[in-house]
Amino acid sequence: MSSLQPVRGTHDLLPDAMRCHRHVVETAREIAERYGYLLMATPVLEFTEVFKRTIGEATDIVNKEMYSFALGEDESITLRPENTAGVARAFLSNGLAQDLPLKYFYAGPMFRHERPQKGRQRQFHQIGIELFGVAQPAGDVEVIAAGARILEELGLSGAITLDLNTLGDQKSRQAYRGALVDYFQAHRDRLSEDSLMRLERNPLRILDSKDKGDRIVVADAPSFDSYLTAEAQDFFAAVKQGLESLGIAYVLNPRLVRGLDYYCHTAFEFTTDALGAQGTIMGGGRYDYLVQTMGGPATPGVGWAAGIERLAMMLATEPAALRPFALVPIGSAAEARATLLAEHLRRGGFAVDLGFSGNLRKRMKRADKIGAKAALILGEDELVQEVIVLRDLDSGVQRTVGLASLPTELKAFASFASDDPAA
RNA sequence: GUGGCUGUAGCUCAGUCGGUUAGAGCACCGGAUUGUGAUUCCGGGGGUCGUGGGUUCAAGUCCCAUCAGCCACCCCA
Repeated sequence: MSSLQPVRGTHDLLPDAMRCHRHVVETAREIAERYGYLLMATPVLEFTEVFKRTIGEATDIVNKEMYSFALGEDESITLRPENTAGVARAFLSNGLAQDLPLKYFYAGPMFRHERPQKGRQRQFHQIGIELFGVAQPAGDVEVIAAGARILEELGLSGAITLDLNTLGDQKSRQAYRGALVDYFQAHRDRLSEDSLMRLERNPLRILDSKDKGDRIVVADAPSFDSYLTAEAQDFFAAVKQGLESLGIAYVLNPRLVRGLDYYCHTAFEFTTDALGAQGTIMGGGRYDYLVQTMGGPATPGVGWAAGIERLAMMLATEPAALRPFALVPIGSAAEARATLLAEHLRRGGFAVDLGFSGNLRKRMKRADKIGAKAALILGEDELVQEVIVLRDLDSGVQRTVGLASLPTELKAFASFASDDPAA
C-alpha cells in the first residue's frame, strides 16, 4: 500500500492543478520576455559541489535539505534545491562571460528534504529570473519591477507587500557581522537555543528570530546603518529611488536577511499573510560574489525565485479550460465519416473531441461533461445532405450548416444567443 | 529535524457506552428518454474504516508502533 503512495512531500499535477501551474508559468514567461529575460533550463541534477560551495556550508539547505546521491567512488550529485547556482554554473560552462549582460527566465522543479506542510513540498516548482553582468542599481530595479509586474498580472498585487533591505557590500557586511557577534556574545545567556546555533552559523539570522526573548535582545542590537560603507549606502539609495520612480511600493525591513550565502546589497521578498507561515511568495536579491565563488570571473548578478505552488494557491479564479467542439456521430456510417472530419478539423486548428462509443445521449452527456462549447451532430440524414447540426451547449440553440463551410462556421462561432435570429 | 492535531467510498463527512449486514450527500455507472447534454425520477457498483501489531467473547471505536496530511517551530519559495 505504501508503495502506491507518492513519495512524501511530492504531488501529482492532474490537469486542473496543472492548468493553474501553466497559467502562472506562462504569464510569468510572457512578462519576463517583455523585459528581455529569455527562457532557459538547466539540468535538475548538478554535482553536489555546485550547491555546497555557492549556497553555503552553513545553511540548512546544504546542511540537511539536499537530496544527494553518491556517484561512483568520490563523486556526488544532487537534485537542485534552487536554480541560481545551476544557472551560474551554466553561465560558466558555456563560456558566456563575453556576452554580458545576460537575462534569463526559468521554470521547473526543485527539491528540498524538509518537513512538508501547506505551501511547502519536497518537490516544488519555481519560476525565476537572473540578470548577470550589471553592477548598477538599475539592474536591481529592473529585476524587482519585472517581479512586481508578474504578480500584478496574476492579480495578486492587492494581497502582497514588498519587503526591502540591504545586506551591504562585503566590507559592510563583515564589519556589521563582527559587531553583531560581539553584541550577541555579550548577551548569549538571554538568547534562545536556536539563536545560539545561529550565532555560530549565521548571526544575521538572529535579527529575524520569532522568539520573544530574542526580540528583546535584538531590539538593542547594533543597526546596520552605521556599518554601511558610503558606497553601499549610495547603492541602496539608488535602488529605493528607482523603485519609487516606477511607483513600486516597498516597506523597509531591516530584519530581512537572506539565508543563502551568496547575497549582498539588495535583498527583497514579496510576502502575503494569506499562506500562514509560508508567506514568502517571491524572494531574491543581488549576488555579486556568486560567480567568483564558483571559480569564474568577477561577475555581478541579481535575481529572484518564486514558488509556483504558492502563487497558484493565491489565484483568485481558476484559469479557464480549453473548450473543444464535440463531434457526435449517430450510426456506423456517420462514425466513419466523423473520424475523417475530426482529423480534418484538428488539422485546421480546432480542438475536437470524438468519443469512442455510445449513442447520441451518451455522447451528448460526455460533450457536456468535458465542457465542450458546442456539439456537432452528424446522423444519417445529415450525412446524405452533406450538412451537420451545430448546437451551442450553453444556450441549447442549434442550427444546420453545410459540411463544406464547417471550418468557416466554427471559426466564427462564439455562441448562439437564445434569441439568435439565425436559430 | 522538534512539538501538536487528524486519517471511514473518488470528494465532503456521520457512525451513540466497544456489540454482530459501516451510512449520507455529491460524483460515477445503468435505465425512464433507440436523434439531443445541463433539470427530474428510478435502480446499481464501489470500503481489507491509512498500515501493522496488541487488548477483548467482540475493535471503525481502546492501546502501541508506523506511514501520510495539516498546524506551529526551524528554514524557505
